[in-house]
Amino acid sequence: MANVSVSEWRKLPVSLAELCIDTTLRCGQSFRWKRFRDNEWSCALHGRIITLKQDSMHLHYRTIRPRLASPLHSLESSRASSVAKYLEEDDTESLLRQYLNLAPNLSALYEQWSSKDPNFKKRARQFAGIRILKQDAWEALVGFICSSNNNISRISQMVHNLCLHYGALIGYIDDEPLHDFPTPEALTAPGTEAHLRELGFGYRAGYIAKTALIVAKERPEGWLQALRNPEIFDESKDQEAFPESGREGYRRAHDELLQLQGVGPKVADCVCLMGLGWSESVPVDTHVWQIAQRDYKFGKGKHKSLTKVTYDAVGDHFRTLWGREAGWAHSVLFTADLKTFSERLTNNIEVHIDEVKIKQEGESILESRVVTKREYSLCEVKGELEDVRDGIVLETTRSQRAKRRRT
DNA sequence: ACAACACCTAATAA
DNA sequence: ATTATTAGGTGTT
Repeated sequence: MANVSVSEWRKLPVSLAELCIDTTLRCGQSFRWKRFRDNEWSCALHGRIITLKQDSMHLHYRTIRPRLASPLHSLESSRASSVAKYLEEDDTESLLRQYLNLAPNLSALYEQWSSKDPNFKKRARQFAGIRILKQDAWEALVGFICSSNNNISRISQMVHNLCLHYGALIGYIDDEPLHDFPTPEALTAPGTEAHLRELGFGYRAGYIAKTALIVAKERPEGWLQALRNPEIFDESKDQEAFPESGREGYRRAHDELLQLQGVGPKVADCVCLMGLGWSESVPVDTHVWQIAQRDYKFGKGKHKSLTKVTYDAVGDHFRTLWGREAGWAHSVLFTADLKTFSERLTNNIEVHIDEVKIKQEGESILESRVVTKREYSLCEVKGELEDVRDGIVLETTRSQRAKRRRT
């Protein structure tokens, strides 16, 4: 307690349609956010612990960071700390705007994708606020190398172990230590591969150790960062035509990443999308391949199996359909297919209280409500997901007595 | 170009 | 209880 600085809660005006952290932080694009009590999400980022929570209108955040040991005496020290505090607050807000990628208007994008694609529209309501994060490219690279033949839960555990053993300790939440993601250099020591195998990384241990060596020793300084999309988001370019195979910078980044160990087309696309800011990147994993077959008529004729040619064709199709932010739309459909969120597809009940009447009768009041329940679900019918939203509309009228004190 | 197979591990299904 | 399958693929024949 004595050697950390805990900030006040601050807030940003962000609706759930623009960002839903409960979905975005669990949908398999980042592996380090951890939920603590009261639906607070925490992660060590840029030398501090950031905690997020949100309500319908605001994203709330605060930071915990090591207090800098100051050689200054008390007067200057207090002045320095107030300056430091000012900088920290300013810095964290812009860091969050960056990391959470808040510039694009997500509601507007959902509208565009929905108008172009009825299948997207079916999923959109239940999976609002899914935003592509701008993560650190190196962290994304290692995280997605871990993702091959793997599930989100174990990937998260592996990344946690990696941070625990090779990353800097930043601080604690509820006595639980939170570490930053290790640098490439931290993973280049001899014996790293064997150690990672002991830690349960399996065959990915070799991929990570070799990739760390390539990035740290064989590539020039700043090589990975240089593959990032340098453009700032420009809404007016939304509808602008662009190559169906993606922008040149994206193609180049993808090709460069393929040279690394344990990086195939899918992992390269994950890094391009989540770590390098190439929004047109569409990672085609087994889920997306199944979606492409089920809902977009792939799996026949020329594209019978997921070869490299088919892989590119699926990405091109979605880029043509959804446009420049195709990777964002892809992430919504991908998330809708995750087992973790399957309960959202069935038994959803929307409750609207359309009318409330309160009559006074003696010492008690009589309250009557007209409650409309809309039960809607995406039910599996003949192997297809069908929207039966309008199937059931329940109306109930309730009368209840409520005791009331005289005041 | 394409298909088949091995590769680590842990949870779940059969 | 033991075995097969599955989970956000990649590298090698």
